[in-house]
Amino acid sequence: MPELPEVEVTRRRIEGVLRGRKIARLRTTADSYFFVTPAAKLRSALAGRTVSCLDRIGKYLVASLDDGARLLLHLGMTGQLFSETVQSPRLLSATARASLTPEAQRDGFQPDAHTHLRFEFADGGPRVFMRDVRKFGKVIWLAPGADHPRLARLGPDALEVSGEGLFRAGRKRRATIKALLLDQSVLAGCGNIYADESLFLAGVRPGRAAGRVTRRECDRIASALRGVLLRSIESGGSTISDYVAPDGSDGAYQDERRVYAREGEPCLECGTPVRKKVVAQRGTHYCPSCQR
DNA sequence: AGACTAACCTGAAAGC
DNA sequence: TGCTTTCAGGTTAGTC
Repeated sequence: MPELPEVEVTRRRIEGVLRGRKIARLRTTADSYFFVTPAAKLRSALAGRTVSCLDRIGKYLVASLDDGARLLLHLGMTGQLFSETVQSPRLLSATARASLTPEAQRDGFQPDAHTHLRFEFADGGPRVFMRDVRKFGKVIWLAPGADHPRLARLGPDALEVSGEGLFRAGRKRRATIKALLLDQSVLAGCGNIYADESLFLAGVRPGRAAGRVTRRECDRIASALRGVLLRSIESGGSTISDYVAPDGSDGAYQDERRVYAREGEPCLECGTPVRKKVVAQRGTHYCPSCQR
């Protein structure tokens, strides 16, 4: 599931393909939950525009256009943004991959029915695609100067998280520390995997009431979170943006997971079996011995 | 206001 | 074998 590191790695890969290029035409699938801005509006608004830069705000990618408008892309759970020059057959499910010719399996991706955006450029060069099987992702066009509540709500970037900020946000909360980390208005970019991983590294149980987590523990959580996010961005440079399996079992960061999707396996610190339970309406993994 | 739930969507995996 | 159920989770709207 794309969280901050996956979105950031995607941004770094795609920015160079988008910047300075004039969009000749955008092809889309039919209107759906995915299109916050209706597909027809999107097609007309983007035709002829040039992308000036691609930024990241929390888990949103923000493309700035030469007319001052912006395009927000959210990858949701299964969203993928890629270009013809960044290909990988691993983008496909095992079933879909098996249906490809050996050549296609080796050489890369073929757009399919789940490819909701296809950017074609005036230079005739590599196209850019956005694919999202489950359509939890979002595409939003913002008129010049326009804001959007989705952006306005976001808290500080998770890479900038401070123990003090976490502690303050948690003071008046009865909900869990895990819920606090997942709250995008508290910090933008943290998702389920990195919430679990950082709480493990900080030695704090996900189910603890946020209001009862000490300042010292908040410092540890903030430090651990920054660490895992940065480390994941580094390791994600190779493969993680190509594909992240729904269970998080694939992608470069898998080798560094301490607790996520390791239920029943021994804790790497103490050997106690990793436990899984639902916290904050999410599958949550922790070591009952190392985390207090 | 904070906290919880349902809904959105599809495919893989588990259950029968 | 094949059909059915469960599960995965980012975000928001609605409700208490």
